[in-house]
Amino acid sequence: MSKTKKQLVFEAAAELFMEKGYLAASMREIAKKVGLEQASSLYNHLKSKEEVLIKICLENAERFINGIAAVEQTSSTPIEKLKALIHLHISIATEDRTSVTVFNDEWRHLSEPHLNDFLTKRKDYENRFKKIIESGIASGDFKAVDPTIALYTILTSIRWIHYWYKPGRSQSVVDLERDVFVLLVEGLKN
Amino acid sequence: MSKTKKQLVFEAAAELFMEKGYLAASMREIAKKVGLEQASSLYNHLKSKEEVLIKICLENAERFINGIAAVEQTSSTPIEKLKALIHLHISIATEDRTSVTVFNDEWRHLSEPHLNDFLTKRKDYENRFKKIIESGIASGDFKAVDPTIALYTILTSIRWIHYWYKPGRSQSVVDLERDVFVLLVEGLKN
DNA sequence: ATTTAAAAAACGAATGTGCGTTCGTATGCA
DNA sequence: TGCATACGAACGCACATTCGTTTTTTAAAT
Repeated sequence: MSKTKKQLVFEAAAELFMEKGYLAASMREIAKKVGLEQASSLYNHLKSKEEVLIKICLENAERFINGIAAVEQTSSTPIEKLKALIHLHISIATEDRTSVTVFNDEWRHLSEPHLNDFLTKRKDYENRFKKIIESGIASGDFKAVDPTIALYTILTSIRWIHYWYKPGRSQSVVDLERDVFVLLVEGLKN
Repeated sequence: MSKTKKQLVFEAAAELFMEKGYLAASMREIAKKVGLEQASSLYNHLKSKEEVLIKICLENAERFINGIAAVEQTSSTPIEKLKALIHLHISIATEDRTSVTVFNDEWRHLSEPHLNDFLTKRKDYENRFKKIIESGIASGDFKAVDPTIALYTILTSIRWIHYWYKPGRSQSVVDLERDVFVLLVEGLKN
């Protein structure tokens, strides 16, 4: 089953959003990228430019929330849970680079009520991530650092991967993950 | 010595660039922010919108390069040098929030030749930072991780601070720095 | 297979808007 | 008087989007 034109259009838009930023990417450029002469032709496949941004941001938010829900339901140690979350971030960042870039950097151009939706979901994710760190501190597995500082340091430190990673190198992802575990988990361990 | 109107204009522009992004911040909004009715009045104080972006990006690049040059000239251990660099990033991020945000996120809207200037300087900084990590690995002070992975993980992990930090809390910066040292340096130590 | 009707997709012109910037003029301070 | 600053109108441009029309594709009927 090959991709529909609609899928192609959405993917081209995501790529251009990643390369130039949401505002700098014009409908005319997106059209050219999928072989259309006129930007107006795009409107047979999408409702608006923002529709694409909304889809990317909300789909990725769901992905992260589903991921952390799965982690929460295991009976692993806090260390294992943290590793699973880092793995989640690295997986998503390497499997769907363009979407993650847009999700990370362009959400601020969402209009209401989508912006509020997005920020609520992200806050929820952060809170649940922080709870896992706090449980590790409480159990003595982790050092007694400020959980918020640990949370954002870890979350942010993974945000360079989608920028650095080039597709088609599955082995290097394993090496990458091993080193990131060393850097981020060993530092936190007691 | 109070601030000149030009300084006020540049600062207001930087703040708006931080809040909304460079492209979304309009000259008309900047004018309003400094009490001018007309955007055209701004042009008595600046040459163009991009002039402000160029100034912010290049000044900050210089700041980081001067900072790492000072660290290189000491005879400290790699561990001490790494701590000094993290301190440098945290200092700049807390002392000049708006500039660092723009420097981090908006440089891509520079036009040539400024974009090339900027990227060259940044690459130089990264290479020198990486050398320090490599020397720590060679001396056995650091674990034998991939230096590039360590570099970007550390560099990126500090990029949430300007977003989180609110001015007027000098004590918390000390605590912040202590916890960031634990997370990033301890993980790398052998 | 060929024809035919409907649906989907592409076109091209046009609309309205907001943008950065220029210019001539007016104001106010030294 | 002269200089820096502010004003307000105007310019040209690129943008997202709309609309009516034409072309292409699809699927059913002959």
